Amino acid sequence: MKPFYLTTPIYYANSRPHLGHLYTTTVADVLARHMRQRGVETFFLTGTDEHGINIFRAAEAAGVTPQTHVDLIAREFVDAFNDFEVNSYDLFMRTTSEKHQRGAQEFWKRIAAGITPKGNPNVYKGKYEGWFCAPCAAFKTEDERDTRGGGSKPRCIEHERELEEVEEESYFFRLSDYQEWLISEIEANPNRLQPIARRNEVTSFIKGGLQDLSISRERRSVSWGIPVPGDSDHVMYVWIDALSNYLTGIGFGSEDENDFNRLWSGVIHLVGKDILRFHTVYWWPLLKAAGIALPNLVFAHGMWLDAKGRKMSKTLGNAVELSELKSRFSNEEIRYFLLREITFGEDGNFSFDALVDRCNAELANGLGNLAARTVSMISKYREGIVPNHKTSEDVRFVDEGLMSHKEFITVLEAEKQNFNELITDLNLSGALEAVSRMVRMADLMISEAKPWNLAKDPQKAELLDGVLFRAFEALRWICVLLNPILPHGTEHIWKQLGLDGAASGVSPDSLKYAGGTISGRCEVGDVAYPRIEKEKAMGDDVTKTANQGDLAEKAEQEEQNFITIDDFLKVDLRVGEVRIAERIPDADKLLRLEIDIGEGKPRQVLAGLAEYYSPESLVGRRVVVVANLKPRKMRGLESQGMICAASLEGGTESPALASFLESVEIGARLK
RNA sequence: CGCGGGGUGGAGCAGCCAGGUAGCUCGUUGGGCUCAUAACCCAAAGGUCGCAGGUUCAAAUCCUGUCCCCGCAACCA
Repeated sequence: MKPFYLTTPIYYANSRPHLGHLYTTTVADVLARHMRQRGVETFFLTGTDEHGINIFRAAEAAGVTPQTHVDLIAREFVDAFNDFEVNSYDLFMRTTSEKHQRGAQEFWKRIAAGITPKGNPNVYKGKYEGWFCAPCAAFKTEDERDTRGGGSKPRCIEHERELEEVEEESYFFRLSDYQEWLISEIEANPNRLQPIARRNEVTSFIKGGLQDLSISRERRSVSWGIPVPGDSDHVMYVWIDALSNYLTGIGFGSEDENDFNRLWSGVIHLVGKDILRFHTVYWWPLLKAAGIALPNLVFAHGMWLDAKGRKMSKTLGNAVELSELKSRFSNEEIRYFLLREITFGEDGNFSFDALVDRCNAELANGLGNLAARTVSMISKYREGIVPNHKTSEDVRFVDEGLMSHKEFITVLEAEKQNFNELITDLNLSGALEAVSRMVRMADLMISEAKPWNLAKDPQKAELLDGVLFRAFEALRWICVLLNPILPHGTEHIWKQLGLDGAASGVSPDSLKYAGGTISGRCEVGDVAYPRIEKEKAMGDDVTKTANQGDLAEKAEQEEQNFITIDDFLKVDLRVGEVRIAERIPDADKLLRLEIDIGEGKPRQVLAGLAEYYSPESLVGRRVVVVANLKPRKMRGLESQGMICAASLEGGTESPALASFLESVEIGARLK
């Protein structure tokens, strides 16, 4: 049997752990536990990506060495994963580790030694063009460049000065030679890339054409990285450095590659949809170039949005803080919700409200309550001794209008089968649904059989035994299946049922009716999953979760709402008259206006009013213009000001231009 | 025609790739039960599966067109 080698992305050691990290790692943790339970050799890898200019600068800003900085962040990730018990990983990989650096260099060497499908060398030296900031002494990545200010050159967001376009030497990977190969690879083996919607996205991206990939930086501009083999003037850029962790983590490039060879045959990469592209378009060709087999599967999961379906962000204030989550809910509640609430692969909305509802319905009212009533009845009616299942009561079940023995087992078997198949396909919510059906079936079976009545009739003793045993057995199966998701609760119930060993020790594949060993007694104890009191869990801010973000936004705004008169006077508001107004070709919203504000020469102002005002209706109007606004280029034209208009945030009404009832002079200042 | 995702009972979602009784959780109404965590069970109300065409014996599902919403990218100053 193939081993199961599961990876999460290595998390960039530049931000603190958040819900997204927790989510991916939770999913991986559950899958790893599940496969181990099934007796499959399993290796679960997670870790941190610790090189690069961003980290170097963050360390600088914090006044520590890069190594100290990444040690700290890596610690935070490890701690967070321990806190939430998503820590069944076999290795926490760090790209600054000696093992990784050596392996990454080996990976580089193998790539550099090979040729592309078109017969060219994989790697060549060329020129990398980037935007360089002299004060930073560094190239700026895309999100560090401010392109809004107009002008042909982007600006450094830190220094607010224009960046220089600078060339430096760089090694390139001849990715362009891999385009056809990659397409045919995906078409030949579509299941390697999931879900389907994401696959289409990636395919269309590839068909748009692939550029060669810059895979190094000069050491003098970025020193915090792994040296390029044989050229100490260069360090590896993120692609080879970070992605190769999946190889080096299991021994690639070490003296003994046996582990690597065995485990790699069963590799599955779990990634967020935002980085799927890197894990196919870059990663697969790199593997091919180094002569390494492609992964069995790259699966892209979706993102958690807030209760209203908006992206979580710090600025919106709607991000879920891990500390807050931790303080309100148990780890198992969180695990269950993360896996159950959304179809794996899709985006989903996160709210405490939904979390409470989901856990109450399925953990407390469902599983927990089933366990409580079953254990209670066996204690009460049979002194805690689990009845013998080997009764010949089958006929009587049917007589009582209950499903036959065989039918009952068939249903259990079918749902177990469903569960195993669905979880293997990474359909986690589907798998949990199957278990929910088992719980419901057991509840229904009990309700129909009415054991509390049977208990009153000595003639029905055998029937009662049968009913109790069915409930017991259904629970035993459920505990085994759910163990990877609920490692504590299922063992807790296991003990209450008086079962031997541990639920984690029973493979879902080997479940047989009446296959458990019982040594103890059924004993009523603490409830496995108490109901969550909504008010309690949410504290004072039940409403906060309902409008998560909005309140935070409001509070923040109110706090910072005051400006001084000096602040206000910085804004130069002038009365102007529109001289010329015209549409801009190909622009839906933008109008080009020329406005006279008494400076002799009218200002060119671009305004997004085309949807609301016809150009003609604006000519001759007196409007209020912000005269000292930093000019900005839009559609190639410079906007030298802004027109004031009133509109409701998110409203559909057209904005109303500020104007005057009295007549005013052009150029008059507002204050 | 910038790229992508999505529109399914009051809310949130599954089903769509491999057409065939529209499913789940929550909520609402009524009933039952008492072993159990105000639990569980039953019943009911509530859906033109965004809209319009097409293919088919049969379409939520496949095809075409169209409208709307959400990301990204922008022309939001």
